[in-house]
Amino acid sequence: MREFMNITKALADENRVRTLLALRRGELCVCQITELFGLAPSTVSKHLSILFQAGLVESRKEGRWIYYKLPDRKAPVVVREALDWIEKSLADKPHVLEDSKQLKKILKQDPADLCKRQTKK
Amino acid sequence: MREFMNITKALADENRVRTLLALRRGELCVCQITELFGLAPSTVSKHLSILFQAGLVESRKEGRWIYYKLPDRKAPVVVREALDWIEKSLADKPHVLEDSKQLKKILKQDPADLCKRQTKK
DNA sequence: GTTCTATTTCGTTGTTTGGCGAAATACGGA
DNA sequence: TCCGTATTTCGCCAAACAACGAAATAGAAC
Repeated sequence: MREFMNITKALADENRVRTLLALRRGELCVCQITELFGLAPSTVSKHLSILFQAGLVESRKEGRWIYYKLPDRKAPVVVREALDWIEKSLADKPHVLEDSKQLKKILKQDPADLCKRQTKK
Repeated sequence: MREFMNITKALADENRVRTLLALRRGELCVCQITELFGLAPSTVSKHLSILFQAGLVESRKEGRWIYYKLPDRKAPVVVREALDWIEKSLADKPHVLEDSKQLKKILKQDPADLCKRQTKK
């Protein structure tokens, strides 16, 4: 029950749901997600930590960068079904398509530049 | 997106999730749910209103009583899948089994008596 | 109509949550 | 080692939320 409620609480915020959808294409580092939503890096980090606690994302460290991605097939059924439900329910929604479009632009840029700009602000 | 977030926010409270599970067996009136959780009637009413707004329950008025139940097959896919996900993830959890047991006892009592006791307090 | 009574609405209160910026941490490169 | 930088942690504030009790509403029974 606790595990399940961790998931539902994690899904109760729109930015976190959008993050999960953004990760469908593959892993992203914090600054790329930050760029996508226009939030402060610390805020995004907090969101990712909540998703991580719920088991909805995994992370991988590479040098100074930390990459987040959706969990692989070994993830608990409850998590996989939650992600399937999100995908199926939202994949074709305008807001989500807009995010995908925006994400494509972000992926063309050098992550290092994104980060530098974010901390400067 | 809005519709989806209404659902996830509705599911982000444990008492509301327990309510949906309690309704699996069939419809219940407000005072029966109130009895099950030991909350104030006004609190339960608020929870039910949030579930209703999200499309996760339907209601039926019969005299002074209002019965709530899970939506029928005509409900949107997003709602049906949410309910399936809850059922599948939680049906065998101790907390939920305990609720079922408690609910059986409540169903043996006269709803009118339940209600009267609740308002007296 | 008046009186019960089941439920909802309203106003208040304490807690949780999402957001930010500043400081701390962790790591690579000079 | 020291500096720059990607991310997290911390402390704060405002908004959202769950809970309650009191008052309002709606319907039955008299």
